[in-house]
Order: sequence, then C-alpha cells, then structure tokens
Amino acid sequence: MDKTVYLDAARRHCESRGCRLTELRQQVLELVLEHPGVVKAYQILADLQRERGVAAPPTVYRALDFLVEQGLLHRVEALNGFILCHHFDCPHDGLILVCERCGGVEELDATGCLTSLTDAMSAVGFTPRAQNLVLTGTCRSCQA
Amino acid sequence: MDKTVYLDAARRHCESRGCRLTELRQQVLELVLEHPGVVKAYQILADLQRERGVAAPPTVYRALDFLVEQGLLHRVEALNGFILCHHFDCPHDGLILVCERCGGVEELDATGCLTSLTDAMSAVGFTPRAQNLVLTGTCRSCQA
DNA sequence: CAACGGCATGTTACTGTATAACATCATACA
DNA sequence: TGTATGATGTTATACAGTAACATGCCGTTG
Repeated sequence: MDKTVYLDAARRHCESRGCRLTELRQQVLELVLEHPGVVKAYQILADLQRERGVAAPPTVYRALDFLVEQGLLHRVEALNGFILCHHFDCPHDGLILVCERCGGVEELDATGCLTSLTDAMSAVGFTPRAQNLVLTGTCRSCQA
Repeated sequence: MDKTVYLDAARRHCESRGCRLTELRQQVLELVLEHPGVVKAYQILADLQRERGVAAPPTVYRALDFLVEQGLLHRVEALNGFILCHHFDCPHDGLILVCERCGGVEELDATGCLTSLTDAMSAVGFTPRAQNLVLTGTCRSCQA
C-alpha cells in the first residue's frame, strides 16, 4: 500500500473512532513505517530526536500507546517492541510469528484457528480479551 | 503438594537433568513458592535481601533463569514476571491465563488445543519453539 | 597433595524500558 | 471570554535486565 494512502486510511480510521491522528502521532507512525518488522520505543525516540531536536520517553510512549489502542500497531510484549498492523480496519485475531534467528516478523490471521483454545478457556470460565498471540520459533528461510 | 515434598521432587528433577538445585536456587524457588500467582524478579530480589542482607540483580536473574530452564518456573513475558509450574515433570504445552482485574493466574494444559494453530504455522513454514502461551482476560470470579 | 578446570556466586556498573507527576498549550464549545 | 478537555512538554525516577570481571567451591587428575 502506498504510504500516503495508508496514512489517509489511518487518519480516517482514527476519526471514525472519535480520535485525532495528530501531527505527532502521525510522525511516530511514519517512523514505525520506516522500519521493517519489530521496532523498539527507544529506537523511535532516537528517530524523533533526530527529526525534532528534543523528545522525551513519555512523548513516544503516549503516541505508541495511542496507535496500539487504535489498532494501527501491535505490541509485541515478548520483545518489548511494536509492529505495524496491516489490516487495522477489519477486526481479527492476530498471530504474530517472530523468528529467533533473523528477527523477522510475520503476521497471520488466526481467526478460526483458535476455537479449540477458546473452548478450553471457556471451560474454566475465562473470557479472553481480544489480542494477538506472539510465538517465537524459526521461519522458513532460517530452517536450513 | 506439601512444600518439602515439592522441593525434593524439584531437586530430583534437576539432578536427573544433570544439574544441581543449589542452596541459592532452592532459596529463590522457595521465595517464588510463597507468592500466589505471578511474581517479579525485583520482588524476589527484595525478599532475598531481607533474608540474607545483600543481593544484586544478577544473583536473582541467574537463579530464575536456571529455574525456568529446568521447567520449574514459567516466564510470563507480558508481565515481566514468573510463575510456578506445578507439573514440571511431564512435558506439556502450557496455557497461562492472567486475569486483568484480580491479577490471578491459572495454568491450563493446552496440549491438544493447538493443532489448528500449529497447522496454520506450518502452512507458512514456521516452526514454533515449545513455549507457553499467555493470554489476558477476565477470570470466572471477576466476570460479575 | 597440588594444580587445574568448570561451574556457581559475588560485585560493580551500566543499558534499556516505562511511568508518575506536574506544567503548558491548543481547541472547542458554552 | 472563560472554562473544560485532551494533547504535549518536562523532569525525575522506578523498574527490568545484562556485561564484565572477581571470587569461591569442588571434583578430577597428574
């Protein structure tokens, strides 16, 4: 997807949810966009400092939290990182595969793969929050 | 399970794997044992300092890493914490349910619940490392 | 026994991750 | 115009994790 198109879609997505994709938030989103795969908060912080001179952690964390809340990013807890969500406009159960060797990240749509899991959970009365599962392992190209 | 019995079983478990459950490691394990649910490394550090005067982070992390490696503890990445594994002696796919409201933790055996997931992964050539899935949500008693 | 090797632990110092608390600014709307 | 609300700036600090090196313990082997 073209960058401008993507940003427009992201903006509309936020506005349809009653939020604003402010300049700062968009700037952070663009910075994330420039990194393939997982990106760390402090990496974004450094990028932001390069672009605007000063920036403190809360600035970055607030923007990232906002973007996660809007579904534009996923938080990858196991790695203390963030990745872009390419299909924020359709609700989905994500499955994020992180390769231990090359660090590459792949996002799968796991909708439909989780029924037996959710069954097991409801058997004990547990209601999961919609979320993304993160699994580490080895990707196809690193199998060799 | 009685505490002494548990510790003996843990010791034998380690020895059968060619490792020693040293005094320090056992002490840390006991400290984890005293906390219900998830416990943080720095909590253990504080406990340890209470018991022996001084202790530095590496001491605790090394012991915790060891215990995780032996399968006696699970690491809960999403929470930067650790929980006891109650059935370290049988290999299993764990499913750890963390309640967002009360902080309670429940561990399920997910062996057999993951086939459709692993199918989806192998379809893209991804080999997951054996691990525990951590899900957040709401537990039965907090549903109300 | 002494020397060595391997592992466990101690110690210092640091890097990285994240948030609290409060100040300021912008905007929208009464 | 005043005020409420949300966004951002700023300072300081808490929390999480590790690198690097020193020391101690213990079993093996010459």
